[in-house]
Amino acid sequence: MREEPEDIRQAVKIYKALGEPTRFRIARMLANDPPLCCADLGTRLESVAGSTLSHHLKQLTDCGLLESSKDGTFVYYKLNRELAKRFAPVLFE
Amino acid sequence: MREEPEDIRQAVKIYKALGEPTRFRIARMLANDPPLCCADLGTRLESVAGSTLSHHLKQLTDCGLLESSKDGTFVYYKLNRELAKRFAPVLFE
DNA sequence: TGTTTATATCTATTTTTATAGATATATAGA
DNA sequence: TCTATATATCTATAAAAATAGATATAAACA
Repeated sequence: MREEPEDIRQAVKIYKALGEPTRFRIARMLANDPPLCCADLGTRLESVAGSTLSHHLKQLTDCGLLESSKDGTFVYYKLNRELAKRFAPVLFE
Repeated sequence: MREEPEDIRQAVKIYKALGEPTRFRIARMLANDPPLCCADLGTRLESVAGSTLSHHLKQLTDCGLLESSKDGTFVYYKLNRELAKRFAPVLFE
């Protein structure tokens, strides 16, 4: 594939992140709920291994959709609402 | 993967379609330009085989983002602007 | 310090998706 | 009808992504 302009690369990365059921559900949860940690999400999603969850969270964070903050051993994730509104307002419906 | 509600399935399908560079570029072209046929798109995208292009167009159509109409041997594709606005307004920026 | 808990990374494997050549269909026009 | 053109489907292969077990890191707390 040819070299893409930066704006296309970011958009594709965001949409690729949202184009998977578990990740979409995570993003939608965080659009409505307060920040959640990995364990909270694990409980709500059920039957997803921790390593898999971590992998999904990384992708959502790498594209900028999620932001994380540490609190002791916990890492809390929240949605970047500006970005989400611009790229995927349907998350708030 | 567990059974998903219909609204999530559609959203994921749309975002999966947009989460690939060639397909995103097609969608963005059709947000700005008048309806284009497969051959037009092939010219603009260059170095994408016809069969590959057809495969991408099918995915974009299956998720509802594109609509097609036949004119002789040509098939013209246009963007479903309502859906695009709701799911990916960034296509119009 | 040793132990438990939370999360991330490493590694291997399975599954999905992208790609394009070959072939099929369908229409236009000579 | 024969030929050329446009697009789609079939098939196989290559590439990318999802999955989770094992292992590592890092903080809390006894």
